[in-house]
Amino acid sequence: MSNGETGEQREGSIAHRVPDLGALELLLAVARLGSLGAAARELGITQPAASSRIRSMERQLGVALVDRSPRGSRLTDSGALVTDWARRVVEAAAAFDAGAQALRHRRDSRLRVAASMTIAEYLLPGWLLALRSQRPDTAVSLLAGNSTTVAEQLLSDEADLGFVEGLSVPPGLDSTVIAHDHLIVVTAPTHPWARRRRPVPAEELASTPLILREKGSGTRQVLDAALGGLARPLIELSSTTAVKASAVSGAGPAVLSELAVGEELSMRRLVRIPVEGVSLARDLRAVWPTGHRPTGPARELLSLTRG
Amino acid sequence: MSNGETGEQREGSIAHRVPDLGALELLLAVARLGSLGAAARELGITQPAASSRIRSMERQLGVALVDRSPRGSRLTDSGALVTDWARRVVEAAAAFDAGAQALRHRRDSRLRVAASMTIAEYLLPGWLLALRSQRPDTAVSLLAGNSTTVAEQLLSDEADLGFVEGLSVPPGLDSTVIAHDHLIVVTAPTHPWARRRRPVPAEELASTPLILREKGSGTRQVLDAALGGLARPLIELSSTTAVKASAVSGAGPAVLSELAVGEELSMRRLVRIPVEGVSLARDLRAVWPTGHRPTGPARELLSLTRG
DNA sequence: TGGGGACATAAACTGGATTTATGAGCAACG
DNA sequence: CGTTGCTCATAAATCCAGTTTATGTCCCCA
Repeated sequence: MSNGETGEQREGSIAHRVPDLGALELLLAVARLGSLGAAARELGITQPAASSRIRSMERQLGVALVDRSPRGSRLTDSGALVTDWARRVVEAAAAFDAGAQALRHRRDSRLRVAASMTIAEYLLPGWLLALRSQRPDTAVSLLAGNSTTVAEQLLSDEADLGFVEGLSVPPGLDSTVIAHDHLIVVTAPTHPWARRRRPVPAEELASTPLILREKGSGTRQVLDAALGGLARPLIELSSTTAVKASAVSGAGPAVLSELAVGEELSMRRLVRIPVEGVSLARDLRAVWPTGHRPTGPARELLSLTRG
Repeated sequence: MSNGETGEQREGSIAHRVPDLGALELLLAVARLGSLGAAARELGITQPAASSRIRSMERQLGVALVDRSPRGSRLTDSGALVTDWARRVVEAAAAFDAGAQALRHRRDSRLRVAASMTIAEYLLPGWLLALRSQRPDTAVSLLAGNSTTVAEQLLSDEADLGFVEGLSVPPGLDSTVIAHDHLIVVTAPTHPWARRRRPVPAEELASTPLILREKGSGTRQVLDAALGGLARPLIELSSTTAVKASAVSGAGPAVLSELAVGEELSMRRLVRIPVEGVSLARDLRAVWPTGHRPTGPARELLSLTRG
C-alpha cells in the first residue's frame, strides 16, 4: 500500500481538496473578464482579496491557473481546463440554488408549481434557472409529490401549474406533452446481461428479479403496466438513488428513468440493456385545471419546457 | 419591479446562497447514514459541529431538511429533494477534484495520460473518478493538448496512454475506438432554424455563416472535411465555451460536439438542428505507441472507457 | 516623464465554524 | 425500574481563513 509520496492528504471529504464555490466563481469571472481586479469588482470584493483567493486556490491545487501580467490576467492551459471543470460545479450549484429558492417560498409566490418527483429532481431546476434568467422577478414556489398530490394541489388552487410523469392524466386536468421519457434497464458492467448481444425479451424481463422502486411509484406503475403487472422485485427501494446505488454495486438489473442515469451511463458505471417486446416509454406532461389555460408566469415557464 | 417580499438578498454570487461543499457533503452523509453523529464521525468532525452545520444550512435555505429524533435523523420530503440536488453538486466537485489531482503532474505518477481537449474536458474526469474507486493508489497525471501533442508525448515516452478525437490516428501509434462522438448543429430556440420542420441540407449548411472553433481545432477539422473545406465562419472562437455562449445568445448556428451541449439541450437553451447529407460523426480513440500495448494502470483505465 | 491600470504585499480586523464540556430525551435490557 | 447507550441540543472559548485598508511595483501609453 504505497503511501502518499508528496505529502498527499489521505483525507476523506473532497470539500478540503476542492476550492469553495466562491473561489470557483471568481475563477470563472477572471476567465471571462481577463482581469483579477475586474472580476473582484464584479463579485463585490476588493482586488487584494481576489488576488489572494486565486493564489490560495493555485496553492491548493498545485497548478498555476492564471498568467498575471501588469496588463491583465490570462488563464494558463491548465487553468482553462480547470475553469471548464469548475464551470460544471458552479452550474450544478446554480441549479441547486434555483431549486432551493423555489422550495422555500410558500404563499406569496407569483408562480406556484407542483411536480412529481422525477421531474422535480432532474428537470425543474434547469427550467427555473432559465426562467430566472428571463424573468428575474418571478418568485416561484415548488411542491413535489406524486401525480395524485399534484392534481390535488391544482384543483384546490394551491398550485398554478403542474408536471406529472404517469401514464394517464388525472381527471379534471388539461395537459400537454412536454417531453418523452423512457424507462431503461441497466446493470453494472460486470453483470452477465451486459455481455449479451441480443435484446432481452419481455418474458425474460418479467421473469427476472429486478431492482425496483416501491409499488405505487410512477416508475413502477409504468413498468407493471408494460409487463402486465408481472414485474418480479429482487429488492424494492424507495428512492431512485438507492436503486442506482444497488445496481452499480452489481446486485442485479434495475429499471429506471433514463433521466436518472445519464451520468452513470456515460462514465460506464452502468450499462444500458436493450429490451424487446415492451414499450417503456412514458410522456412527461404539464397539467392545469381544465379550462384554466396557463397565463403569465405559468405560460412563461411552460414555453421553456417545450421546443 | 416588485421588490423582494421576504427580505430577499438581491446579491450576485450564488456562493452566498448555496451551502458550501462541506455542508452538502455532510447532508449526503446524514441521508445515507440516518444520523447526524454518524455522519459527523465519517467526516471527521464532532457531532455538535455537524448539528450546527445542518442547522445553519436549514436557516440559510429556509427549509427544514432533517427530522431529528432521539433515535436518529431522517430527511424531510424537502430534504430528500435538496439532497438529490446537492448530490449533483458534490459529484461535479468530485470530478473536479479527480481532474485537478491529475493536472499537477508529478514525475512519479504511475500512469501518465495525454488527452485532447474535448476528452479531457468532458470525459476524463469521470474516468479518473472511476479509476480511483477501483485503484485508489494509482497516481495519474494528465497532459491536455491536441492530437499532435498527444502523439509527441506518447512517442517521447512522456505519456503512457493517449486519447484523441481527430479523424485519423497519428503515425506511429496504435489505437482502439472507445466511443463515438457527433458534431451537431445547434441554435438558440429563437433562431429561425429552430422552427424548421425539415433537416438542413449540406449545401445550405456550407453556405451559412456559422459560429465555429478556430481553424486547426479538432472540431473544425471534422467539419471542414465533411463539408469539403467550405465552412463559412460567422465568428471564430477559441474555446467551446465561447462558442456555446455565442450560440445561446442567438448570434447564429454553431457546430459543436454533442458532448459539450448535453446540459444546454436538456434545458432548452440550445436546440439541435437536424442536418442531412453530411456525416459529422467522429471516433474517439485511445492511442499508444505501436507495439506497446497498454498494461497495468493504463490497461485498467482503458477498460473503463469501453463497454 | 507622468498618469493610469493591474497585480503584490503587509498588517489589522472580523466573523463564522470548530471543539470542549455539558444536558436532556428516548429505548432496550437486565 | 434503574442503568447503559444511543441520539441530538446548547453554551462558551478558541481558532483560522478571508477580507479590508494602505501601500508598493511594474508596465504601457500619451
